[in-house]
Amino acid sequence: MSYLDELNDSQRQAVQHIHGPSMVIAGAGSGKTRVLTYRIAHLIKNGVDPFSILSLTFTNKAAKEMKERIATVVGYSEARNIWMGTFHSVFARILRFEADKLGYPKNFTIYDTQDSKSLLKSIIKEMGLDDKIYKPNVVFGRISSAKNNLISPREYLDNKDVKISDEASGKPKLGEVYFAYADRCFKAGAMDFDDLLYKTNVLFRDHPESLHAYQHKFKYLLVDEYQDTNYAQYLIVRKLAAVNENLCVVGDDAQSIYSFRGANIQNILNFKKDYPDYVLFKLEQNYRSTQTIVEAANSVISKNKDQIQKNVWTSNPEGEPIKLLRANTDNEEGRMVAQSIFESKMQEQLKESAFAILYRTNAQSRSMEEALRKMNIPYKIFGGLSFYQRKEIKDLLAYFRLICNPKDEEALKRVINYPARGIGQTTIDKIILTAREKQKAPWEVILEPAENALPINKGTAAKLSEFVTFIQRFHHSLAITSAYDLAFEVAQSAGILKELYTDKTPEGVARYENLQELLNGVKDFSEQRKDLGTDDRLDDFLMDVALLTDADQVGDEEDFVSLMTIHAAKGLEFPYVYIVGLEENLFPSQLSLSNRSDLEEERRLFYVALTRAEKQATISMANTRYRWGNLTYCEPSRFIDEIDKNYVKFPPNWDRQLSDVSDLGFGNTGAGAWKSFGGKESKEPNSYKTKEQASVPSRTPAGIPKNLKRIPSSADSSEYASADGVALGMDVEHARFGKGKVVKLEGASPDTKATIFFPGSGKKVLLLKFAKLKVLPDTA
DNA sequence: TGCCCGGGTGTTTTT
DNA sequence: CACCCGGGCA
Repeated sequence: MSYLDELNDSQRQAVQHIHGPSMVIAGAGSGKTRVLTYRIAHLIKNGVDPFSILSLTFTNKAAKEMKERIATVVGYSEARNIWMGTFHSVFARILRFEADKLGYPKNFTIYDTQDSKSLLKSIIKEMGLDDKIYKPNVVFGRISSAKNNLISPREYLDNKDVKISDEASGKPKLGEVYFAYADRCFKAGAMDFDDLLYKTNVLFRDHPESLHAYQHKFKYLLVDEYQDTNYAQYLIVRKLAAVNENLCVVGDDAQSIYSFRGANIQNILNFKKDYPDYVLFKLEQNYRSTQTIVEAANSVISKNKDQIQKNVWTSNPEGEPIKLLRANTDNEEGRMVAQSIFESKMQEQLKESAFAILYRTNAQSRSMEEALRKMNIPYKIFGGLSFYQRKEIKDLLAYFRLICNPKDEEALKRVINYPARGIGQTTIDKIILTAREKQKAPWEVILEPAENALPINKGTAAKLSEFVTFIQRFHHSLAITSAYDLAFEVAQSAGILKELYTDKTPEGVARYENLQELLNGVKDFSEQRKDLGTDDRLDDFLMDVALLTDADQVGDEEDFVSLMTIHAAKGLEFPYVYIVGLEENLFPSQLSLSNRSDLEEERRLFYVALTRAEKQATISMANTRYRWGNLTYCEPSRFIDEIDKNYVKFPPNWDRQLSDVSDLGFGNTGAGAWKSFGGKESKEPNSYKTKEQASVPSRTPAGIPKNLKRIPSSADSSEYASADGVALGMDVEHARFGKGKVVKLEGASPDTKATIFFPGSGKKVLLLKFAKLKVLPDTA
C-alpha cells in the first residue's frame, strides 16, 4: 500500500486508526489534508462503502480537491460517492431531501445575508420600530447567534434573562422581531445560512427516524477545522456520530479564528469529555515553512494562555529572516509592497502566483491594488464584493429563485418591478400588507388578488397577472428544460439583457458582461450535469450557487498575486507572504483590545497569517493611514514586538520617531503596552473573566439530543457582556467625574455607550470600553 | 415615477 | 471616504 509510505509515523497512525473516536491536532503545515485524504482512501481500501463516509470541510473547494486526491488512490468511481462538502452545503442537500418533514418546499430558497437584512428591515418598519435603534445589522447578528446556539424564537421570547438584557439595551421587541423574521422566512420557503444548521438540528430532534437513518447511513465521519465549529455544528456532529462513534476530528486550536460567528474553541478542548475513549494524534512536524517562520510563529503564539501544548518543528532549511517594511502612508505601504514583490520576482525568477498579500480588513485592499496596478503586476482580490452579490447578478438570480420557489418574498420584491413594468412601491406595500394579514406569502396574494381582497385597480391587476403568468410559464418548464436553456430564456424574455445592453456606459457594459458570465456559469453547470448523467435543473444550479465561497472561485491557470483577508487565507499557502497593516487598532483590531480572549484570537489570526508562508514572510505598516475619511496616526502593532527578535530583520528607518504622534488617547504600543494592558484588565467592565465565567455553565455538558435549550451566554451576543458589568439605573463611579447614575445604554458591546448623570458635572456619554467605571453597591 | 442631491452612518473577520 | 436612504423636484 504505497500511499502509507508517504506518511510519517504520527500521520500514518492517524490514518490507520479507523474505528472509534479520534482527534488529530494538526499544527500549521503539518500535512493535515494529506492525513484526511489518505484516511478516507484507507477506509475505502479497507472495504468501507464510500456512500457511508461523510467528510465535512471548510470550503467546497477543499472538498473538491480532496476528492480528486482520493480518486488518484481509489479511483474516481469510488471517490465520487463520498459525501463531502461544507457543513452548509451538505446539510442543505439533506434538508432538501427532508424538506417536507419541516414543512418547507423541496425548492426552498437560501437567503444570503443581504436578503436577510432586507427582510429584517421591512419587518422592523412594519412593526413601527425605529431602525436607528433596531439596526438591521445588529438585529441580524443577534438572531444569528440565537440560531447558532439553537435558541428558537419561542425560547427567546420566553427567556427572562434575554428579556432583561434586551430591555437594558433598549430593544425590548427583539424577540418579536426574531419571531416575525422566522415566520416570514418560513412563509417564503426560505432558509438563511444559519437555518441550514439550525433546521438540521430541528430535523434531528423532531424526527428521530430521520436522525436514525442518517446515523446509520454515515458510519464514518470526518470533520476538518474542528476548532471553528459552532454549537449548532457541534451538536449535529455529535448526534450523527452517536451510534457508530467512528468520528475523526481534525483541527488546530492555535488556528481558531471564527469565534465572531459562534465558533467555540471549547469544542476541541472538550472532545475528551464527550468521547472518553478517544485517541489523540498530534502532527507536529511542519513541512511547509522555513525554520525561521516556524520558530517566529511559535514565539508569537506562545503568548496565548489558552492552548493545547504542542511542539511544532521543522527540518526545513533556516530560510530568510522576516522582513519589516515601514511606510509613511498607506499608499506608500502599497508601493513598498508592490516594489518588494517586483524585486523578489525578478531576482528569484518567480511567478506572480508565488505571492500573497494578506490583510486584516477588506478596506486595506485598495492601496495595495492601486500600487500593483501602477506597476503592471497582475493580481486578484478574493472576497469583498463577490460576483454573486452584484446587483445585476442578484437581479437575474432573483428571477431564477422566483421561478423555482415563487413564495420567495425577497426575490419577488427584487424583480416584480425590474425591469419597470408599472408595479410601484404603493402596490408592493399593499401586497406585503395583505400577505401579512392573510398569513400568506406575497406570491399567494398576487396569484388570487380578488380572493385576498387586495385593494388595487384594474390596470394594476392586469399588470400583476401578466407578471404571474410570466413566472408560472417558466416554473412549469423547470422539470423539462435544461438549466441553461431555461436561464437564457428567462434573461432574454424578462428584458434584463436588453435593458443592460442598451446601457453603453462603462458600468453598463461591465454589468452586461457579468450577466453573460453568469449565464456561462449556468452553461458549464448544465454541461457538467449532462456528462455526469445527473439532474440538470435550474433549481439544482441555484442550490450550488447559494453556498459558493470566495475560496471556491475557480483558480484557473492564470498567474497573479493573491490579495485576501487573513480569514480567507486559512488553509492556503504561498512561497512569499506579505502581511500588511501591522498597526495597533488595526491588527490587533481596536475592537479586540478590551478583553483577553478577543485579543488572543487576533494573535491566532496573526499566527495563521505567518504560517501561510513557505519561504519568506514580510510584514509592513504605515505611520499614517486614512480611516473613514480622516488621517490617523498609527503605531507598530504589539504583535511585531512579540516575534522573537532572532527571526526579524528591522529596516534602518524602523526606530525613527514621529515627533507629533505622542498621544492618541489610548494608543500604547509594544511590550510595555501589553503589560500595562494586562495589569489593568481586572478593572475593565468588559473583563474577560466575566465572559468566561458566564460561558462555563452555558455549555451543555453532554449535548443530549433533546436539549435544544441553551442558556444564552456572553458568546450568544456581545451585549450580554456589557450588561453584566453596567446596567441601567446603576450607581457607578468614574475616576474623574465621580459618582453618577446610568440613565441610558445604547449600542452593542464593545461599543456600548452609557449616558451617565454625574451630580457634579452633568450628563456625560461614555464608551464603556474606555471609561473605567467602578460599579457601586446598590444604595437603595 | 425617476433622478439628483445632501446628510447621516459606518468597518473587523464569513457561511 | 463611500454607501445608502430619504426628500425634493421635474
